[in-house]
Amino acid sequence: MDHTLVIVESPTKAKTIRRFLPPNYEVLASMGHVRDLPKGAAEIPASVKKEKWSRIGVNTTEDFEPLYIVPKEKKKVVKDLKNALKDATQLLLATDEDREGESISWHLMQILKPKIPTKRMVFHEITKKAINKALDETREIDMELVQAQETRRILDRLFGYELSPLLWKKVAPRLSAGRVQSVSVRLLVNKERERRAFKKASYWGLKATLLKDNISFESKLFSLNAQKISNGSDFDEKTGNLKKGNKSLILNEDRAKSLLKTLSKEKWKVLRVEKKPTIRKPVPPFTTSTLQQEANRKLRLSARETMRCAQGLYEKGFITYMRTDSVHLSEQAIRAARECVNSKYGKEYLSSSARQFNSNARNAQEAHEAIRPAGEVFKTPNDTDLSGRDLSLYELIWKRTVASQMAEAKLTMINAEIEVGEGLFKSSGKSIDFAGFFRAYVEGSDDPSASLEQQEVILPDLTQGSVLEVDSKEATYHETKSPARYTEAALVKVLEKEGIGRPSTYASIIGTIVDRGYANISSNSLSPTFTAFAVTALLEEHFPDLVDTTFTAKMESSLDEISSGNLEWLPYLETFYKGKNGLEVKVQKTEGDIDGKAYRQVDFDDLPCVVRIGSNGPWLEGVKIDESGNEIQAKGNLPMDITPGDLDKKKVDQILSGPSDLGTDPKTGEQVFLRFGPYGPYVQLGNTEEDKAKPRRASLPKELKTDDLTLLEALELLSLPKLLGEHPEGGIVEADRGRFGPYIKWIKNEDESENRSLKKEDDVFKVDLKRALEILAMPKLGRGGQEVIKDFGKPKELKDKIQILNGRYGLYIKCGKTNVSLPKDTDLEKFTLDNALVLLEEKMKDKNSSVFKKNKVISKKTLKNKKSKK
DNA sequence: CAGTGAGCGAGCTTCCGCTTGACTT
Repeated sequence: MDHTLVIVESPTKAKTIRRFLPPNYEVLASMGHVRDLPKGAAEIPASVKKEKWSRIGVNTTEDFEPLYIVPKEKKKVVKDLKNALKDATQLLLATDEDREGESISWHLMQILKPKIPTKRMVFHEITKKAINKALDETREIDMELVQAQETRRILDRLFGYELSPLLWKKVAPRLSAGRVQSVSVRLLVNKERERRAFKKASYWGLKATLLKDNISFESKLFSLNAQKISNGSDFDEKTGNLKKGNKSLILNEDRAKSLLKTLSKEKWKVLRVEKKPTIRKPVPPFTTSTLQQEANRKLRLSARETMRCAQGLYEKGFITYMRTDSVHLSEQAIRAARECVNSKYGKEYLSSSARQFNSNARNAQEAHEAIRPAGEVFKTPNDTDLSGRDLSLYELIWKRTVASQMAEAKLTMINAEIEVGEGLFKSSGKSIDFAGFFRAYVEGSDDPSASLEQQEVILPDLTQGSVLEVDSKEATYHETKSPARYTEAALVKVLEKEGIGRPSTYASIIGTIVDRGYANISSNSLSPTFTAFAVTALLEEHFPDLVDTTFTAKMESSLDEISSGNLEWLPYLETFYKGKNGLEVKVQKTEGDIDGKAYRQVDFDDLPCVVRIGSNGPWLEGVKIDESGNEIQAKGNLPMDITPGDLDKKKVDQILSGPSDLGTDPKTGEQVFLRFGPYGPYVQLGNTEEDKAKPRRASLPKELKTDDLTLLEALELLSLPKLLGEHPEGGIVEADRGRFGPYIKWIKNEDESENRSLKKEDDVFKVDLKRALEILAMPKLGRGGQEVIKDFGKPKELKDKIQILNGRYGLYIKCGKTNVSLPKDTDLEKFTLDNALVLLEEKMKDKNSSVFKKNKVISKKTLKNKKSKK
């Protein structure tokens, strides 16, 4: 019996195409990629763990051979596919027709090793016709395309896994760098730099409300004696002065007000009226990027929320696939959209012919259609049982798709010039002669003042020479605004334009840069942190090419050449990674050359301070003037919500001038201060005064943040050390906090005391004498501070004895200077000396020194040689 | 610019792109 197994990427797609295939076809989903490079230590197979390159997962010494593994969450998928393959007589790989899709098919071949006839099949539309055609036109896997994907994968891995460790060493642990995220962070940082460098300009203008035929309209002063009056766009953002060569006239308050008086004596006469017919065309249907942008602008959804919602709509069959970079509509879709226009708005609202769009984004791979209502007939939003967010998003998609097949809007733009003495006023109006697609959909704008596209601005019928009545007039004050921070939508827009990132990743890019502490989201905008400034400075200085916005575009064109057979992948990767200018050497060189301290700080040209990136977050270091007028060193903690853009001279002084007052201690009546010392923030009870005992002080534990510290918390800290009671054997017992965290102190007498750290589960403020005595009664850990669990003694062939110890990181075997952690699932009961020897031997493989006597070492070496020859 | 009470195996972190459940509460 013939039985064909078809593999696609998504289960929803599997379900859909199943309907168009013969009954003896079985369709399963791969759930995306089934193999990848190991993500971290846990995924690296033990057999290669010892290799230097294994951390990267790419053998950089052997032609960049990738190390592929099946990630844990894909094990079941692979098993199911293998099982299904057993009953099949034919395999069809029907993943997407783009670089990643081709690669998925190749990986499936590699891992399933099918013994039956196997073909590659691709389709872009899920219709009976399209699928039949695809079945007739199967082909082989395109290895050049696969090679391009693998090159992309390896390059990204080398980029990320070489640069991130450099940041751990030079800036802070757990930071990350990557082809996409580092450029994104840099975009945010550059915008914030612009905001910092921004100089505000202020100017005045004149505004009048005029009347004719009972229609009032607005008019603004444009020029005076033929000299243009300055407005916002005439100023340079960096200087706050007029742009170079700009000859416009800046009105100040006095001038504006006196001008207003002068003009009130004059006649307001229409000098010229210009009418210009224009048309507006509908925007293309949604891609992932434009959907995220519009949902962010119009529905205030984050990129992630949009995608989660769209995924639901897709799974329920309301829309087509939601991760796409294509604006293409299938014939079926165009027909359905035009039918909607016809029935809902009427024939005259249809565009004269079917409208097809072309992507103008770089790097579009176009494996799917645009995002649109699914099916041959579009369900109108009202005919669905959707509600809330689902309904809003579906409505957005429906309207945008339908509007794309509607007629152009026809408008008339009217510009009127009005002469008033020496002044020239201008008014503009807009009339909509035919609404066309405006009826269904108008794209939102990031600039709220520009979002009135579909609104008319009515002007009365103005004829040259006619005199107008003045209803009111006023002098208006304006100032220029600093450039706005990126919203999620604005960032996604730039990334797409530059070809950085893919539809499946836009939402997670934002997640990554927030997770790594590079940006905060507040009121829908992304503000970069001090860490982002520090990391960007390092990367810009030492790896300028890699954080250039064109890096990805250049990579993409190389990948295109690889997939068309015009470029070889190996030399490409070698140029990137190897040699004098390769990444490997540059990272090593940078690591040796630069002082990390220089990048754990952010300098600001305009501020008398530096911001240092410390383990407790950023803090400020600068100078302040003390009471006697001397400059002294000062430090201050930065509130959590402050970003580089908000830091100005005033704020710096405020932060440095401390001590900040937390309130008054009800017991002593003394003030409690939060201060910043050489070891971090601390609280202090009362003022420092001469001839008086030093005030009581206490460090802030790491988990307490300075900006939301309460008086109560401070007083609790200051209450330490706390007397718990008397020890039965004499002396007293106290609880306190110190360098190593909370501990119990048993003061036996004046010279003698014994201490124990508190256990994790104990609270230093709540611990009582009983518990303290319990902890004190526990034996002090043996020499070396480790608890011996098991002692195997000293085997004959070894120099040292073998022990199992319980340490900070769990159980481990100790033999002389060699230590090996026990695997987590080790059954201690069954663990024998032989097991221990095996583990120790493993550990010794790469080391010169050995627990084994000479002859053993030699035998190890020979074994290793044999292995490397193979 | 505060003040203190030890001593001790490390090993891991990280990239970009494709895709869903699997988990817990």
